[in-house]
Amino acid sequence: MTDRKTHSKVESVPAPEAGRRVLIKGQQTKAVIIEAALGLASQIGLDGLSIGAVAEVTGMSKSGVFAHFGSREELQISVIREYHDRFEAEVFYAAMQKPRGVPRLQAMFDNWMVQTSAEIDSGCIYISGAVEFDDRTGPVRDALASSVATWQTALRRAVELAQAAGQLSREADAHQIAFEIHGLILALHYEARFLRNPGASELARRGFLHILARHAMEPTTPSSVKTGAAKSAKLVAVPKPRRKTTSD
Amino acid sequence: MTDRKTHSKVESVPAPEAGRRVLIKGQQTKAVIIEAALGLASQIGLDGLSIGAVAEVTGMSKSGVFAHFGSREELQISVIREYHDRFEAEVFYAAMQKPRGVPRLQAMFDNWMVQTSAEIDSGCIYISGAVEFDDRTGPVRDALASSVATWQTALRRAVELAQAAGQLSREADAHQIAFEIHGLILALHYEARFLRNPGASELARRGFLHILARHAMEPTTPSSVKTGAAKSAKLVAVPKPRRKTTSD
DNA sequence: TGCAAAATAGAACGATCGTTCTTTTTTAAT
DNA sequence: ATTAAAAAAGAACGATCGTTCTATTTTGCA
Repeated sequence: MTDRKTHSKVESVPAPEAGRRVLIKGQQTKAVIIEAALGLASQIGLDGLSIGAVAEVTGMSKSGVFAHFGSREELQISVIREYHDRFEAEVFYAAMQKPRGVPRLQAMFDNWMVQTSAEIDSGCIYISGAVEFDDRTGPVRDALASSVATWQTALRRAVELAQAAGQLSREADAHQIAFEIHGLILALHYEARFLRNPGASELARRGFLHILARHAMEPTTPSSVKTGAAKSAKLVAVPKPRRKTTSD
Repeated sequence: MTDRKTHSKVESVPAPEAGRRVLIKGQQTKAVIIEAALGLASQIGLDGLSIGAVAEVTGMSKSGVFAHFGSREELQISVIREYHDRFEAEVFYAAMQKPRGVPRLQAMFDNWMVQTSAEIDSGCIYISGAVEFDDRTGPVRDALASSVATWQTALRRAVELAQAAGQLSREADAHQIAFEIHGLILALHYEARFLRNPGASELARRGFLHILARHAMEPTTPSSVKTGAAKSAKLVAVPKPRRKTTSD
């Protein structure tokens, strides 16, 4: 979640003191276009995103929209970058304010749920895009895959930090845990958005608690790391929550 | 997995003895078309399925293909029905030959993994279609959703049978277990097909074992149903088998 | 205020799409 | 073999797409 140098914001405001002041209007409307395009892509998918539709939403002409990007692919990539930045801010950075370990991991999952599909409108382009660009090659797919990979790495790292803190057992592979968490999000997206099952959020939440419970350990006090290997949870609320003991 | 009366095969062969023998050629090429269309839809999605592409693959003319269905929507629905039938045969019926309980549930999961995305080419239209028809209405979406719902019911029922047999704890909701299994399949599809991660199958397999282990009980011998509530598994292989003290 | 550059609009292109209509070929029962 | 029906082909339609090219408007600094 940190390799953002490729498309940093240098482009947007080229430093007012840097000699020739560049026109700024273009960047403004470009941001408006991307905003509208992201909204459209969240509904109909990156693949269904058409320049004509973006033009209609923004009240511009097709060629006016087009001129800002030079190709539809570039528009799609800009949308992916915008989604990446928002996802990073609202899911990753927001969770980074929690203390590392299970609380941060829990925050990541909660934020992810909200961002992804718990809300009625606007799906997740990491999910729809994955299906749409399954068997294609090219820069759009690459941008999507690299963005997803960045987030997956961050999530896996959060798991590892929870292990390092002694809050999750070291026996399980962080890849495995991250995979299962990802599955819960995907199932949530599927059930909530396609099947319109309003109970999906609760199912996902419980699934997450199951994962935590399976690997739960005593909170660290670094001496006890070796000892209590598999005493099962006290740190973590257990599913079917008769009595809650919220996770740390 | 049993409400197949709507589109039964009565149409294909109208019983040779039923008076006027109807021409049969049309049904043959229709089957060829659907076969080709299913192959295409598995790659590029139901939404991307075009009559022109089907015509090219089958060596027919666009209008020749079109005449068999009357609309693209009807072609899409025919593809969904074909996929439903194959899925039913290769995932559901194949597993029904195993004894009910965990063995059958395990067989369902294994078959599902193979059918869905473990193989390189051809994705699962239950997954891609869900994304494509997220926020649409109409007969295609309905056909897709009802087909998926049928399978989900069958899966949930398999879980319930395993509970009734005393092989899985009755404490967990079958919906919850089915949801988590579905998540594993979705994560497998995502990782294997989009991210091209060859280790995804193993991750999904282990995730399934984790679910089984969490609810595992002694195999039934119907008298012991009441007694051994949480003695952990012997029926089920446990992942990372150092010493696991399966949760619960 | 003037003026070059940037931003936007407008029209048109080739391509592809689903669909309709007409014509030709093939089928299968008499 | 005849023949009517079914199957398939062929051409054309309107619509939409991404893109290109050319005008027009707007911007921001001199």
